[in-house]
Amino acid sequence: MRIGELEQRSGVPARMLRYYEEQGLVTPRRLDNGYREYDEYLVDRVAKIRGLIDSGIPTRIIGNILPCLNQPQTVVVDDADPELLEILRQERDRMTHKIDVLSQNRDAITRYVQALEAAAGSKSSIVTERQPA
DNA sequence: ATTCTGACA
DNA sequence: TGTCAGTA
Repeated sequence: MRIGELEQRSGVPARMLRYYEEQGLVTPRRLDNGYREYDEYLVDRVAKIRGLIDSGIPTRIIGNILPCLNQPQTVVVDDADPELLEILRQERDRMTHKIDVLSQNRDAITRYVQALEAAAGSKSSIVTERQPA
């Protein structure tokens, strides 16, 4: 897909998608006309990159984390910058907490939706569909 | 119409 | 990051 479609699907502005490429975070192929061609797997990758950036992690560091995104990957590092290590530990813990809260909220919503469905089901089976104007 | 690079705020 | 220019 070209940059426009990825922009819509990922919600990430084309401007930023080009920027990520400059930072070496994504390397789309090029069409004959010079247009960028993004593979399907990059949709997921961009989402992860966005999440990391939203967490305040500099793109430069994200580049080092990307290889860890592929599960059973053996990552070798020689430099162990204590400052960076602490920042990442902190961010990891924030994520863990955030996930806990989200899980609870999701379950609460699930139960509420079930209650709504049960109520709607016992009274009638009217389903309202709405399409954009 | 859509994308590209470079550049400025 | 947004946006404008001048192209392909």
